[in-house]
Amino acid sequence: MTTVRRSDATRAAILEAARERFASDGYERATIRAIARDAGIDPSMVMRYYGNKEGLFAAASEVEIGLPELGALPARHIGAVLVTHFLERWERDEVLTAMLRVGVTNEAGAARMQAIFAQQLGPVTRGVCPDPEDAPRRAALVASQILGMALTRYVLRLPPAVAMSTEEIVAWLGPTVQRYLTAEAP
Amino acid sequence: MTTVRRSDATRAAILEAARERFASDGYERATIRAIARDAGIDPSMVMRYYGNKEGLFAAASEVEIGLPELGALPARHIGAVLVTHFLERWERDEVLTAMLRVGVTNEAGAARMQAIFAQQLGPVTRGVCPDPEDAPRRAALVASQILGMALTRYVLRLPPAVAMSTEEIVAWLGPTVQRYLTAEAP
DNA sequence: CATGTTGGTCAACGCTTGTTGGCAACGTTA
DNA sequence: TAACGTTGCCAACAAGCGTTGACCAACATG
Repeated sequence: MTTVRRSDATRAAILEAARERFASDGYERATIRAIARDAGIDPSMVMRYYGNKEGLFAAASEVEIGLPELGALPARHIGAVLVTHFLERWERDEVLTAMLRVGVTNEAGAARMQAIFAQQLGPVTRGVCPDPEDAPRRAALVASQILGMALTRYVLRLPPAVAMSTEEIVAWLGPTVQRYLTAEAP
Repeated sequence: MTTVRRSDATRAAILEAARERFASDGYERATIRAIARDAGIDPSMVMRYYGNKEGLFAAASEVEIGLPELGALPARHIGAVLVTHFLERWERDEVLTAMLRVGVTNEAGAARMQAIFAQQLGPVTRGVCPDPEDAPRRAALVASQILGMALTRYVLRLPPAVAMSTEEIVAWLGPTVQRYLTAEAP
C-alpha cells in the first residue's frame, strides 16, 4: 500500500550519497552538508526526510546480509562458503564498509554491527559447532577473522591484502573459519 | 644532553590524556579542549608544545612494539609466541587501541599503523616462511587475524571476545598464525 | 477557480572546533 | 636589582557543524 511519492528519487539519492560518505569518511567527518551537496539538494531536506544525523545513518545502514542456506550445505565446506559469502557481500556495495568505519567511533554503529553479526552468524554456529554452549565464542572467533580481513583489505588497505584475489583469500581463511566452527576446543 | 625542562610534567600529562582520548574516542571526537581539561591545563598549551592536533597525535602514537627474539625461538611455536606478545602489548597501554581507532578514520593514523606492522612483522615473516617472495602476503594474513581480534576485543567489544582469557585466545589463534606463516601455499 | 499538500531553497540560529596573540607570574642569570 | 626566557591563563577569532523556520513553486483536489 506504499504509494509512490514524488520525492522518492531524492530520498534514494540522499541515501546513496550518505552510504558513500559514511563508508569513506566515517561518522563525524561525513557531514550532512557534504552528503546533501553530493545528492544535489539542500541540507535541510536531509533533516526533513530522516530527522537527524543518527536517523540518516540508521536508514543508510539498513542491511540484509542474506545468509546462504545453512542446513543444506555440506558441513565440511562451511568455512569456505562463509568466507566467500562475506567477501561477496562486502564487495557488492559500501554498506558494510560504512558500518565498520562508523562502528569504530560511534556507539550506535558498533551496536548495529554487533547485532548483524550475532543475528547472521549465531544460527550458523549453533547448528554446526560440536558443543552448542560455546557457539558464541566460536562466532566471535569467526567474526575476528572475517572482520580482520575486511579491516585490512577495505579500510586500512594494506597493499598485500588488497592485491590478493578472492579465491586466494578463501583458500587461506576458509580452513581457519572451518576450524573455529567445527574443531574440538583446544 | 637533553636538559630537564620545568614543563616536562605538563608535556607528559598532555600526552597521557591524549592517548586516553584518542583510544576511547577516535581522532575527530578527541578534542584538544577535552584533552587539555583532562591534563588540567589550558588548550593553548597543547598548541605551544605540539604545534597542532596532527602533531599531538604523532607524538602520542610514538610506539615501540619491541618484537621478541625471532631467530632464537623454536620455529614451531612462533604462532603462539606472536599472538601472546601482541596481546600483552595491546593490554599494557592504550596506544595500539588509539592507533587502531584513529587509523580507521584518519589517513595519517592508517599510515602509521601500516608502517608499524610492516616494520615489526616483516622481518619475522621473511625469516620464517618457506618462500620469501610471498612474505608480504603472509604478513598481511597474520595482520588480518591479529588486528581482527584486537578490533572485536578492544574496540567493538563483542562480549564473547572480551570474556575469553588470553590463554584461550592464544590456543585458538596461535595455530592460525602458525599456518599463515609456515604452511605451504594452498 | 480556490485550496491544501508536497518538494524544495534560503538564511539564519547557537554551538563547538582548532588556533592565535596578549599578558601576568615565576625562576634564572647577570 | 634588572633583564630575560619560560610557563601558564584568558579572551577572542574564523570556520564549520547540526538544526530550524520562513518562504516559494508546483501540483492535486474540491
